[in-house]
Amino acid sequence: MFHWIEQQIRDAFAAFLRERYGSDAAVVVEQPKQASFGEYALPVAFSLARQLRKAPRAIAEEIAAQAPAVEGVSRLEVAGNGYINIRLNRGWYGRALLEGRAEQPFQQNTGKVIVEHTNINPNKAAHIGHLRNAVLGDTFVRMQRAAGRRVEVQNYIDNTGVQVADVVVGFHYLENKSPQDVKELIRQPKFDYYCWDLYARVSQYYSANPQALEWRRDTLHAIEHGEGTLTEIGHLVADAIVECHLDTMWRLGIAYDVLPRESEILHLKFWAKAFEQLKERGAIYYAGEGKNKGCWVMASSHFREKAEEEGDSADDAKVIVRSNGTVTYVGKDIAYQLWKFGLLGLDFHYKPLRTYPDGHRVWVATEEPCEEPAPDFGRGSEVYNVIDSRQSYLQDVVVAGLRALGYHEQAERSIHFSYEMVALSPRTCAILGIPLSEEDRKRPYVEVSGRKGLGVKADDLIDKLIEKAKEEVDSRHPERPEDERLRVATQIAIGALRYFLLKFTRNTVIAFDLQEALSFEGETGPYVQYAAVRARNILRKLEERGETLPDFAAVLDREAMARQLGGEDFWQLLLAASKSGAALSAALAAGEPSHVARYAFQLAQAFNSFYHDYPILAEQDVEKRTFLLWLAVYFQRQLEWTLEKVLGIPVPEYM
RNA sequence: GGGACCGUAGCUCAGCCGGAUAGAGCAUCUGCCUUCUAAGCAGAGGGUCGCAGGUUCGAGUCCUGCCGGUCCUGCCA
Repeated sequence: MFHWIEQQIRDAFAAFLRERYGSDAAVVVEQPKQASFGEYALPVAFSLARQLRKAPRAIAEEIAAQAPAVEGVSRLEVAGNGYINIRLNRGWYGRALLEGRAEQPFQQNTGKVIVEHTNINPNKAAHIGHLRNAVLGDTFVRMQRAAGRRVEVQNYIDNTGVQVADVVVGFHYLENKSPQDVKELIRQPKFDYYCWDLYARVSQYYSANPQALEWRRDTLHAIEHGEGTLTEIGHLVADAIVECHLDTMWRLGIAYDVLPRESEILHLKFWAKAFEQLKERGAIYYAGEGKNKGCWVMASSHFREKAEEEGDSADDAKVIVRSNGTVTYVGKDIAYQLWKFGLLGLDFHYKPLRTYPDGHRVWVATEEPCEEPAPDFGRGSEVYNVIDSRQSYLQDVVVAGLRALGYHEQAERSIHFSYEMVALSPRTCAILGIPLSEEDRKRPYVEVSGRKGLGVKADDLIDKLIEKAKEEVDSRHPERPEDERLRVATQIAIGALRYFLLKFTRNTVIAFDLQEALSFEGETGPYVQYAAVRARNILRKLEERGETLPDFAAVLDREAMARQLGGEDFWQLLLAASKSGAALSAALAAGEPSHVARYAFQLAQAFNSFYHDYPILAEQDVEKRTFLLWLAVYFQRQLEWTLEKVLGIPVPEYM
């Protein structure tokens, strides 16, 4: 609602200023620093002062006197040396919210948004860095959907890469295990943990015995060509680990629509098709000499802005096809990106992989068609790749590939949704028994290493959070049944984790601190959940007393609303609660899920303060009590919408 | 060498297109549970927004330079 009026003001003033002063500048609508100044502020007079050679204050007076009327606005005031402050009609506003008018000011966009996230190598358990990726991606998906957009979630599976090969090496060469042995292991719990350790052992073995790298080469070769024992183990491992990852992510409410796989990109000749296009349109060239002799490369001028002025240095070119004829990762990625936009002229076949408990289905890419008709995947109009910022160079090359092929529009709509890594605080390393050097101890954070098997596994962290939450729930509600307490504890753990990973902006390195993550006080998920639970408690208590909710619409007419909202307290509360749409819209524009998380926190703060100051059920005045109840209901709805629908944080039955 | 990002309270971080008195949480200290659950509320202390210039009515925010830190710059993925 707040957002909707802001748009009305912007449009109305833009039209007015164009007509009156011939000014085409976009109208800036701010929120005053001090609430007492009103709800919106326009600094337009300052920018006009120069053009008109008049004092800002005088211009502001002039505009305020002649400005167009906007529904819901009560008056304009000139303040400071030229601000125009705008006040809303409180009775009108409250009534509009009560009637649920214009709650969804979002534009429907017909195109499909593709968001690719998670993308974990299927060779070991997921760790905390992967969680940041998945939670960020999943929340961004929820944000888009909440704004009315159609979204397809992809999780790319690199099942033929080096990382899978290394685990296969471990099973075959180090442990002499047959495919049958591996199958047996897969049936055991925590197969992903087993592989985590095995992978670390293989990496260690390589550094002690470099000649063993030959095993890796052989394994990669075997997997790529698709026959034999090594290949069989590779498929068993990758498929089983993918299932583990899907389980882990589902614990946090994260689901996918389709899993495109590297093996199908190879076997269905996606790369061959892309290679033709790239050669044909001169996007890449064959290096006949120099350090990249014998390779197909992309000139640096395609992906580096300054390269053209400086003159292309052949050394900076990016190798796409190696001199031995094999394609690099980036090359495959270009083919995949083309497919996402429906530009490749090829498609995967699909089969259903699993149905989530909520009935949603995830499909996986296959080489052969299956009987069941699959939904129409790919052909997106906008593509977001949620990938670690360290890979920005490679992402730039992918986009450059599209551009070089002449797909400028799609290149513009290929967005690297980047984020910084999750590192560990030195204190947490100490707790986990990770040895640190003198230097590392002084740093604010230490990077984790999957190769060394160091880091925090996702499932371990979730388990730990549940355990901690369970202790709290047990001590508060010993009378409740065990399974119910466990469910509540799990919801709190999810809230704590998702919020923790979301409260930082994307380009902040998170120095993961166990103690901080396990905290349920202050700016945390449980704090926000608690506010929503408290709101619900009021309504439950009302029911317990045998009362029903009053007829809000009948009691709270515009005059009553105006009376109740006359004081600053209630007005500011209502205002804050009505800004969920504005918060979502700003977060989408900035591509920052953290903005929504912070809004949720502010909302919870406002509600907690309200909850403390005004005992609702004890209120004697009928109109006021009705109003307080309505405000509580409104808050509860806004909190739940923001938490559950947008942030993917469940609201427990009690806390 | 080239590119990207970062530097704001003791610590961890916000700060949207330049705007009015720079904000949270944690930690420290003071109060508040007979009330709709204290995972809470109210309050206090704590700042040269890395440094120096510039742009302008106005700069934490934009530009230039410097200092400090991180990452990327593979025929690894």
